[in-house]
Amino acid sequence: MQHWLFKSEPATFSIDDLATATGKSTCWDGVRNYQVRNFMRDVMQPGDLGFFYHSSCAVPGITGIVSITSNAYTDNTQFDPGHVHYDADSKPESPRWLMVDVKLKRKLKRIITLDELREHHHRLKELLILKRGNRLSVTPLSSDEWNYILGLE
DNA sequence: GCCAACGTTGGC
DNA sequence: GCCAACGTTGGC
Repeated sequence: MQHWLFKSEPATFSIDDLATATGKSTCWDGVRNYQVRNFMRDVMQPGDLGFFYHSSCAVPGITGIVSITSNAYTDNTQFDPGHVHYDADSKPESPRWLMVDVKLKRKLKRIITLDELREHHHRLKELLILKRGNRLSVTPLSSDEWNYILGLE
């Protein structure tokens, strides 16, 4: 089983939006980055777990745990000219962009902030979210990193 | 295939 | 709002 970190801007979609759909899956649409698409297509599997991370906000950090509930499948927003994630170059016969479904497993008891993760740099120095300039909206992390971060809760 | 320009991300 | 970092685009 793989572990992941999903970034989301809470002003657009927050942990509480995810919590509203308790028991139901939410499709993670809008990925328009090839590396992230390939993660979803080639590596991610139903049953994998992910941290839910708030970015571009007052207190960036990890706020919850999600489980992946589907394989990668076509993200139809790419074909919708009125959608912000419309991609005119993607053809229905060979869709360029995929998405997966995720479901909230639980909110963390408290937010594990970006500042706090940085304080544990010695143990988490390979964590992609901490690396300068990292912009991927979904990143993998090791089981060791996962367990260590959960231990901070 | 190179690389400058551009758009986006995200912490601050 | 600023700006550094990075992916993508497009001219050559």
